[in-house]
Amino acid sequence: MTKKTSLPTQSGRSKSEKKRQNILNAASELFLSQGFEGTSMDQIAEQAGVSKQTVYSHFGNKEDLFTAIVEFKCLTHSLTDELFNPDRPVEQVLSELANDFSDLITSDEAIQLQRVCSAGAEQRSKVSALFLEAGPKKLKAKMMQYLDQQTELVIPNSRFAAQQFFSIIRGELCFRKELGIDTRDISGELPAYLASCVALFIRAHSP
Amino acid sequence: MTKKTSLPTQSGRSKSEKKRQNILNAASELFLSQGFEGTSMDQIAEQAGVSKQTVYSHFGNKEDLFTAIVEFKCLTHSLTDELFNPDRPVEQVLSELANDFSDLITSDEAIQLQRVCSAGAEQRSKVSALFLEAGPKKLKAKMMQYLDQQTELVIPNSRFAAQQFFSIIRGELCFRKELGIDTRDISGELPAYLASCVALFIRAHSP
DNA sequence: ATTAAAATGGACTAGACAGTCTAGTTTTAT
DNA sequence: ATAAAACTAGACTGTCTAGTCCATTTTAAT
Repeated sequence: MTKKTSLPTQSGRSKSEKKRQNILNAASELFLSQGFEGTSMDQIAEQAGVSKQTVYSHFGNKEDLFTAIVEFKCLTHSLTDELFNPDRPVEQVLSELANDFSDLITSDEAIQLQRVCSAGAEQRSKVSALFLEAGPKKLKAKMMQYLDQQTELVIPNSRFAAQQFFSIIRGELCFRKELGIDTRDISGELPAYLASCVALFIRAHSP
Repeated sequence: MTKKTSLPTQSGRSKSEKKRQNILNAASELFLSQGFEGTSMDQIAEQAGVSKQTVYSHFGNKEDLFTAIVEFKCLTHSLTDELFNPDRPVEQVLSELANDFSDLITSDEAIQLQRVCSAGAEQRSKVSALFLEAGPKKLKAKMMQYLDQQTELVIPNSRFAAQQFFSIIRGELCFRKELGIDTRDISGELPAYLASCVALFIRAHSP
C-alpha cells in the first residue's frame, strides 16, 4: 500500500521510479530462484543497490513485495492474440499455439513462478489466485472463444477441450522441469510430441 | 545412514522401531503441510513424543529425514496392477484408470508431496528424482505396456499416448489444487470431464 | 549383576532473519 | 532559503533454528 499518493501540494523528494524497478528486478530474480523463505530482505536490498529502509519504504513488507513480484511477472508472460485467427486453418493455428504455449510454460521464469506459487499455496493462497487470474485463466478463455468460433472441428464442450489441449501440451517436459529433473533425454523429441498432440486433438474432434 | 547395523554380539538396548515410526509419522504430517523450511526439528520431536536427540540418532539430520519421508510416502501411493487387464474392454479399463488415477493425484497427500518436492527442486533435486522414480515413472511404464498389448486401439507411440492420457486426466483440478485454490466450482463436473477424456482418447486412436 | 547402548531433557552455540530505529545526507518543490 | 520527504548505513531487538553437549535414566542382551 506504499504508493505515490502525493497530493499535488507537497514539498520534498518523490520516490525514485528507477530504484523501485531495481528492487523489483532484484526481488524477482531472488524470489524466483530461491523461493520466499529462502530469500532475505537484506539480500534483496544489496542486489538492488539500495538500502533496506528503501525497500521497506517502497513495498511495506516482505509479503507485499512478493505479491508485487508475482503480479509483475505475470504481465510479462502472455501470448499474442493474433494466433487465434478463425480464418486460418485449424491445424496451423493449433500447431503454432502448441509451440508457443510450450515455449511459454517451459521457460525458466514460468517454471520458477509456478513453483514459488505452489510452494506457498498453504500460506499465501491469495498469491496463487493472483497468478491463476493473470496467467492461465486468460489464455484458457481465449482458447475457448476460438474453439467456439472455428468451424472445422466439432467441439461439444469447449471448456473441456481447451483444458485437454493445454494439459497434453504441458506433458512430461513441464512436469519434470517443475521437479528440477534433467530433461535432456526428452527435450529432443519435443517437436514430435507436440505434433502428436495436435494430431490427437484434431483426430478426436473431426466431424 | 543411521541404521540398525547391530553386529550379533552386542549388549545394550536396540533402537525402538515404534519410536522410529512415530518420528516418520510426525515428520510426514509436518513436512507435507508446512514444507521443508517451515518445519523445525523441535516441532517434529515434540509431535513424535520423543526427544530431539532421538530424532537425530535415528535419522542423522534434517535432509536425510526429509528424504526418508518422501520415500516412505511414495510407497503408500500406487495403483493396483489388476487394472491393466488386456482381456477387458479398453473403454472399461481406461474409465476405471481415469477415475483411480484422478483420485490418486488429487488426494491431499499426493498434492502436498508434489508441492514439497517441486519447492525444493533447486536445493534437493535428488529428492525429486526419488519421487519421480518411485511414483509417476512406474505407472507410466505399466500404462505403456498395456497400450502395446491391447488390440482395440491403434497406438503408434505408446510413450506419447500414455503421457497424453495422464496429462489430460490431471487437468485443471490437480493444477488448481497444487496452487491451493478453491476447486468446489469444478469438482462437481469431474466425472463428466473424466468421461470426456476417455472418449477423446478412444476416438483419436480408433482404427 | 554387569554393561553398553538408547533415550531424555534441557542447556548451549552459532547463525540467520524480519522489521525498527536513529542520525545524518541528498534531493526537490515551494 | 527552507521545509519535507527520500535515502543511506548500520546498529539493534526479538525471535527462531540446526545441530551439539552432557548428565542422568531406562532398557535389554550377555
